[in-house]
Parts: sequence; C-alpha cells; structure tokens
Amino acid sequence: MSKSGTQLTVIDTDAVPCCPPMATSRIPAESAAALSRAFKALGDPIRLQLMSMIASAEGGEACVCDLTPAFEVSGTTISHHLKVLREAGLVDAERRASWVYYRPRPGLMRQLATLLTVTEPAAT
Amino acid sequence: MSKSGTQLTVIDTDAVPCCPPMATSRIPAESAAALSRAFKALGDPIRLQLMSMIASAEGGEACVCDLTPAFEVSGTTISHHLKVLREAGLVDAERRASWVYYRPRPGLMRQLATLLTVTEPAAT
DNA sequence: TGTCGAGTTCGATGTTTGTCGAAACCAAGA
DNA sequence: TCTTGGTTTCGACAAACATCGAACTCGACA
Repeated sequence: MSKSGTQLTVIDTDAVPCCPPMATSRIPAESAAALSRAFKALGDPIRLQLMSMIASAEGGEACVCDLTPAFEVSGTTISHHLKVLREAGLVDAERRASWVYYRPRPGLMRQLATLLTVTEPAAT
Repeated sequence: MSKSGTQLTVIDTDAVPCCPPMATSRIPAESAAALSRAFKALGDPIRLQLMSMIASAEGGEACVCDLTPAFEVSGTTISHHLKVLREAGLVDAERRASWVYYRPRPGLMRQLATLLTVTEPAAT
C-alpha cells in the first residue's frame, strides 16, 4: 500500500503454480484452485467480451468509460465484472485523472493458453 | 438419436464460431456465449482436474471408475461435473460393457488455447 | 428371469453469482 | 469550497450452481 495510490489491483498472480499442458500431465489439486478461478472469471459472456476488449485495445489499455457503454447492463454491473477479472489476476487497473484504465496481464493468460495446448496424438 | 445407443454426448461443438486470439480482435457477442460456456465448465476445481485427468490419460481415455475415487465427493457429483464438461463440448463419453469411458475433444480446447494466445507487444 | 455393480437422473437444499439502485468516493473545475 | 462526472462499494434479491441421497437404467452373469 505504500504506492502512490493509483494501484487498484490485488493479487500477485504471477506466482500461480503449475503449467505444462493438461494433456501432458495431470493438474495437482492445489494448482487447480487458482487456475479454475481464472477460468471461472472468463466463464461469463460479458467478462469474456470485456477481457477481449481490454486485450485488443489500442495502446494496450482500455478506459472504463469506453467499456461500459458497449453493454446493455448498468455501470455498477460492469464495475463488478471488472473487479472479478482483476481479482482473478487477468487485468490491472490504474486511475489517471478522472478515468480508470484497464490493461491485460499477459502472464496468467499465457499460462492458461499453455495449459490448454493440445499435444499431437503421440505418433506411436 | 438413431445411433446404436452408446453415444452419450450432446453438442456438435466443432461448430463453435470465432477464434483469432482475443488480444488481436474483439470477441463478438454471439461467439462469447458459446465460448464462455466452455470457460465456465473449466471454472471449477473438480472439473478442471477431471478434464486434465481425461486429457492426460493413458490410451486417450479415462474410465469413470478411475476418476471417481480420486475425489472426496460423491459419485453423483462427479457424474454431474462430467455432464457439464460433456455439454460444454470438451469431452466425449462412450459406454463399453459395464463401464463408461471419457475422452477429450481436442477441437474446442484448441480454440480456447488460440483465443488466449498472447501476441508480442507489437514491435512498433 | 433375477440379481448385482457401475453410472446417470431426479428432487431437495444451502451457497454463490449476476444484477440493480442508492450511497460513497475521488479528481477536476467553477 | 461546492458542484459535477466517472467509478466503486454496499445491500438486497432472484437465478444459477454444487452437492447429496434415493430412485432409476443398463449390461453382465447366474
């Protein structure tokens, strides 16, 4: 908390365990907890779209003021979904002046992608 | 339903739309529904472990009789979770004699992996 | 035909989640 | 300092979910 006060993110999810493709080796129970939390965060249509809007945004970040009007739900709800993505370690938030900007955290995304990597059917 | 009766799977989820990395282009709303359903299926610790056990199983398939005793929950619950994975299009089930075997459906997994692929920070 | 074992479906229950409106917070200007 | 606009937090509520035990289905085997 000794930062200058604009850091809104919580978890140091670069410390998530595990990662070889799940087709290669079984996921241990401890890792499953953290990893499933990330998948769950992507398991909502609105959050998945938010995530993709943030990940594909110009300049590597997206303003909440641009995200909110893209959906039919209230700003409260968008804020809630962004919090879930934040707590899952998938995005980072920073306040600048009146606006809050979200940017992706590539680390965890990469881990999830690796986990889902499908190995070739073992040419035996 | 005119099949010989051993096919327990439901969806033809090879027909899921979309797929370039979400860091490259925004996910359209229609695709988000189907894709988020798959992520949600992986968003539970037990299901994620089940999925990894099935995906990494010897011979490309796992018997329910081997999956169930690996967890502290009832067989009913495992059956429920397997159904969720099935309906999400992530696994396939087949009954042989007295036992039921589950195998991964690599198609959807590959799509999810691609979606999460992180592009290099655009060397401009 | 009757029984047994493996899995699934059904029905019920407590918990989690998505959504909202109201209130609070925070930075910028007047 | 007061107001205003953008965002998050709080409190509430209905819908969805994880879990269980009981009942059912499906093959195998007497």
